[in-house]
Amino acid sequence: MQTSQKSTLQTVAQFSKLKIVSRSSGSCDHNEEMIGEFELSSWLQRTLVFQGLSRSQLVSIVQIAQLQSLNKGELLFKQGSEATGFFVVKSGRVKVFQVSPTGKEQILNIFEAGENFAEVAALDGKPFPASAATLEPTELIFFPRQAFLDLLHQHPDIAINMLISLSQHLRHLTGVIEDLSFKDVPQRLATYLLKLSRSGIGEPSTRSHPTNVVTLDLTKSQLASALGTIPATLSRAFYYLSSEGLIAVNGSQIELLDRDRLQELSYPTKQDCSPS
Amino acid sequence: MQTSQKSTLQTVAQFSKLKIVSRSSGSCDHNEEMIGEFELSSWLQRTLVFQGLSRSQLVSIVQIAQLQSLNKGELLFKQGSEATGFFVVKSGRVKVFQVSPTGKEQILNIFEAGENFAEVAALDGKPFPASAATLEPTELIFFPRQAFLDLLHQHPDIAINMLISLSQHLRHLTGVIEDLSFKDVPQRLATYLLKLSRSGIGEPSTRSHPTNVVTLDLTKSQLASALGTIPATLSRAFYYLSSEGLIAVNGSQIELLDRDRLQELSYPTKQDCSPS
DNA sequence: GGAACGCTTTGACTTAAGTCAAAACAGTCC
DNA sequence: GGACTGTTTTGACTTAAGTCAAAGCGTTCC
Repeated sequence: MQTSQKSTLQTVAQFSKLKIVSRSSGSCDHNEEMIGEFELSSWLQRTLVFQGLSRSQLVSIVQIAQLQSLNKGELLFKQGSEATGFFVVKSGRVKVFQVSPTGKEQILNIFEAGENFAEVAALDGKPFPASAATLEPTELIFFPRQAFLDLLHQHPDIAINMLISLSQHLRHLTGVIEDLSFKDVPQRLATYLLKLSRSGIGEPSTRSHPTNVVTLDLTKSQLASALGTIPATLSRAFYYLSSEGLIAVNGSQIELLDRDRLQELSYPTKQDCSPS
Repeated sequence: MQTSQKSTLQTVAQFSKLKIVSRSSGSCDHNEEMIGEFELSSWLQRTLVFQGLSRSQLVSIVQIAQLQSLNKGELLFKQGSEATGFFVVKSGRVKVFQVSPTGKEQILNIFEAGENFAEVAALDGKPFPASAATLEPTELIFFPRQAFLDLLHQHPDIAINMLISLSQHLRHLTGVIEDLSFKDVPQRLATYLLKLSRSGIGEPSTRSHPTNVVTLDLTKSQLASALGTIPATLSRAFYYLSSEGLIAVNGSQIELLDRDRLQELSYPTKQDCSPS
């Protein structure tokens, strides 16, 4: 988080010179280059954008892929800066966010392994509409813009996958706007907690009852950013939901005590049906 | 606006049975069918999604295109309803919006002639993430979902154009979120007015100085929806900007008296640069 | 003209949520 | 075990903006 912007930009620049760089220190890596290429194409096959592609297509993709390893809190790019290319998360997590002139942060989306981001800037070449930074140590697969565009033109299958991916992102932003425009902070928090619990985080527990304990995947400050508010207000929202008996908070472990009422809070049933 | 939802849905259903229906009453129309087809393909060539396509590609597009004529205030589709297909605006304007449980409306985007919308639902087949209604008498070119998908697979050029179009929409939503999350209502209004004036509405006037009188392209109620607020609050925002000497309001004619200060209000210069 | 309708403004009030600063808490590191 | 750092909570206060309802305007249409 405190990593200076300058050093991070250098990191990006530095990596974009390299071809394939496996810096992963965890797993077994003998003969880095070759194993890297082979494993990478198998792995790409399971991502959203590159799924369903032929081996030969994957090979040409791997040709232009660049691996980047980043520490926690590193800045990938800044809103307003020139488009560099397109990213796929290999491991770790990345937040895409905007910062207001007064320093308030709004997280637009958080991307996990297998997901991709920054297609918009890669596609139209205009400046990034948001900034991106890692939330934890992260490995990225980076595609420089022009090579990526060539790829798209050569392999229409990728373009189709890309359309689906863009659609998902658009849908997501649509939901963010709905939340910001229609819901107060406790409602947004309730929405978030329910989504989290549905996405199967939290205690594995027995299949019998879907676990009602979720573990926050963000610090509360980050969560505040994601919900379009600030830590102080989020804290009060937690207190409010607790006082109403909807949840029980213990650090980052949240127990959902009353799913029904949370659900109702999160999405009050529409009473009217007439359009504007 | 008051047109009942039921009658509108019937309209859509009714039209989706037809092939090409030119209901345009304005221009000269002898032998509707043939002239319709020919003119349509020339016209499509100038739209965002279908530009740069070959004559033969345009022909296959026209094959599945359906023309719809709608009155002012008709509902095209409702948030949550099943995806039907993809639309291009031939003439008129369409608003895409969400309605909160309490009846508050948030306009996500307004589409004019040559623009397209509802790609997301057409692509992924999930329910519409927002509703759409006409703002004025409007002609639409409609592509049923499956036919549209087939087209995409057959003509990768369209997929590429589509990517660009989706990118634009994503960028736009990004801006909406930025406004909602960071700006107060007067700031959003200032932003809107500046954008309007730059987009060259208002008095044609001499080229020497870019006209400083803009004509609102929406009623003030609609504008309130577009800015994520309500009429009463928007009215006060107009009053505030007037009282500060930034604008002069005369009905839907707004004179921008002090562009510099409007600009500054709209986008306060960032003072910090450090990432979160 | 004037009733009728919809849009816009205004006033008085309420409330959600931001600000700022201090305290509490938690985790890390000698 | 403290000292240190960063995060979270809390308290007191301010402010933007929503609510509700009443007037004010402006069109359209008999």
